Amino acid sequence: MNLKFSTRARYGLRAMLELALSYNPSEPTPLFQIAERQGISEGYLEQMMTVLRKGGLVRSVRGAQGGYLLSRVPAKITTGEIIRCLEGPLGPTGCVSEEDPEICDRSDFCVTRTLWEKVRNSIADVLDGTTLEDLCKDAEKVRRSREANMYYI
Amino acid sequence: MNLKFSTRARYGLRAMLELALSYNPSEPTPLFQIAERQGISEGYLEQMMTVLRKGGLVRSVRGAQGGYLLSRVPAKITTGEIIRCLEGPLGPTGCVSEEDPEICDRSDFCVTRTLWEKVRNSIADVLDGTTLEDLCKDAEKVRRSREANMYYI
DNA sequence: ATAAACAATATTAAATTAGTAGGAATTATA
DNA sequence: TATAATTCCTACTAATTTAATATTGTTTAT
Repeated sequence: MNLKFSTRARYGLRAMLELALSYNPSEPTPLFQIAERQGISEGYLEQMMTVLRKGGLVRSVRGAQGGYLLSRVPAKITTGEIIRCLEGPLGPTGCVSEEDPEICDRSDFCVTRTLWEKVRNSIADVLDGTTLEDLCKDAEKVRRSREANMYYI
Repeated sequence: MNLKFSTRARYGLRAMLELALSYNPSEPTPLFQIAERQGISEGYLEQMMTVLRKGGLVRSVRGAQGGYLLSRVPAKITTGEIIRCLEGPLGPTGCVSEEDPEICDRSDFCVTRTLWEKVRNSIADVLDGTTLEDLCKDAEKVRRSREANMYYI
């Protein structure tokens, strides 16, 4: 635990972004396609999709021509929801977890605790302030700038 | 790796705070005292003190009446330095590490990477913007408010 | 029917974490 | 000089977590 996001969080967010980029509420994206495009093992990614489905962030369609779909439009899904779904409540220490924080006997006078709280809030601000739509727009910008640069390379 | 600080970081910061609270450049604090006051195993805390010493944040005095000392005044030591010393460079993912970030083949167009960068910067802002002196002042405030409340309890 | 796809559960090798143990070296002080 | 207090160093370890893989079952479009 080195203040790092797990691969669950990273892969899961990339999968969600993939679904957002090709968002179409009537056309599910099959797992193998997400896995292939993002270079993630299908079997492993499936575990994350299961968590995201149980968390209500994606819907699944079983059977042939099935796959996964965002359960809401990209503008209504924040990266904070996604990370929390995959990693649990934010909290760089147990004592400042967003959900039932661990009580320790110095909770009420511990000043390092207030520092961790500030860290937690600053992380939450970034993650809750970014939606999948924001990331899609970023991706579009990057795409355009790469296209423009092609003429010079 | 669940975006949590390690005990190294938490214990180490508490030890540094302990040294800051009793800061006196001519009187080292022995390990057993820090460990006792903070409720941390002496043997384990020693590992952290070694790291902090090698990182230049504390000096040690060997032999009887020896112990540890902050190597600078509390106002000149940020929590960011302490955490980096104990946990390595900040970077919630390898690809946005402050020191030689891992290169991945989608580095130049990956938009999740820019999100991780924002997270990293927001954490760094909090940690680099807080010194041990700040924490000492907080501790003093807490102490005073608890003292005041004593009359009512 | 059949193939495409998700669902569920179990297993695992490797790494990391959070320590413990034991002794060697150093130094203030009696 | 002897002793006690203290840091320094190295090695070990049990438990947990991570990042997967494997297998078998279920659903459904065609």
